[in-house]
Amino acid sequence: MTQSKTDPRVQRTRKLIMDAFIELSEKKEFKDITIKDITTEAMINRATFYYHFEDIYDLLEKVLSEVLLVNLNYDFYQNDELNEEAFVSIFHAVTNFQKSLSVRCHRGYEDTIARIIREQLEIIFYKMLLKQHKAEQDEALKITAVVLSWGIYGASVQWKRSGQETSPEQFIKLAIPYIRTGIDRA
Amino acid sequence: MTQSKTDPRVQRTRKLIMDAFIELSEKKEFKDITIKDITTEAMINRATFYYHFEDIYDLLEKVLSEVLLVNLNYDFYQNDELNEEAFVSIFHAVTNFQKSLSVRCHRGYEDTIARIIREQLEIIFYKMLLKQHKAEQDEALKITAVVLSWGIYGASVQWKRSGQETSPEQFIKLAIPYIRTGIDRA
DNA sequence: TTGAATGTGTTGGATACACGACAAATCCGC
DNA sequence: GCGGATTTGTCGTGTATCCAACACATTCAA
Repeated sequence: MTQSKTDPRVQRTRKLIMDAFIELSEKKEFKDITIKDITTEAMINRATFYYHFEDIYDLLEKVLSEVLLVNLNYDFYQNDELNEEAFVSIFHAVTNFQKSLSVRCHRGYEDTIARIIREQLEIIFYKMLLKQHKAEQDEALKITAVVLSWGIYGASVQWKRSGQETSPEQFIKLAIPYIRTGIDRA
Repeated sequence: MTQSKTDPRVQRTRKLIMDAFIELSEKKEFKDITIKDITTEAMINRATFYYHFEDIYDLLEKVLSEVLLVNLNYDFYQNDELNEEAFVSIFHAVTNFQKSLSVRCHRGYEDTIARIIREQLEIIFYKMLLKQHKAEQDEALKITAVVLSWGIYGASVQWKRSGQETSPEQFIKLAIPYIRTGIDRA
């Protein structure tokens, strides 16, 4: 909306850095990746890295957010309304994202990843809710977004624990009717 | 050798521009490619283009030179000596280069292409000769390089005219003994 | 022929990036 | 533990790139 388009140089450089990080993640564990590795791979100066990111954890966070958003098909949800179909589809995207992560070893950063997933989900849910309810009850919508984001994330953890024999869609659909009754007015 | 390494920014930008040009060459004819097309495809500002190239003809020239050098396997010849094997191999590289060009339509620029090929060949022949003859007769070596570069180019034109039924190697090898006797001392 | 649209080439000022240097932190063999 | 080597963050300065604006050339439909 009001976002003045960012300098193409920073778009390019951010992409170079993130791609380099993803590339390296497929060869080494996170803890073995140095900033020097990244800047060398990205063909940019080390000082430039610090111009865009605070440190390597900041980079991790932004890369994960972005990858998750791609999985979530951000543009789609931004214009759509929140219903059961969207809810199921988002759950599917989250499980996909987590599967892709386990390939690139990020051992020891499960908490960080969990937080990122929840934060992004919260933003998306909030935007979708806003679109339907016209900000008449802003605080209520925010709380709803929080509840849904934590709930979805919890479900994805449970799905991983379950051994993933059922599909994500079926898995979450099992619960939906009970969630409904669980919050229905008496 | 003495070349102070160039700023990585210019390496990146030159590559972006050249790649964009090659990409566009595969879709349009040269005459239909605008500088705006190139800068858009390369994701750089139009002013930046003029920082690196005089105009689109300058770009054409530099792209062709570079592609030809890759075909010539520059690093290899730079360290090797000039003998019959190298001579044949260079001829092969030139015919290869011309075949790849006819795919990307550069109609109307045959003269430019011819000049570029000759200039690059001249440089390479001269360097190889220098390596063997220690610059004892600089002027003689320069003239030799000119003769060989024009000769090779002429042969490649003749090869194209001939219908290319014989392989480039066989084609040039047919002539080599006669060239030798043609310049043998009486 | 005219005029609107698009492309060319150039300029000045703002900003992102490269580079070298630096102190501090961390790693690692001995 | 110690000491050298590597990595981390930061800074000042020079330079490559961006951007908006400009005059001019070319194209092309009315």
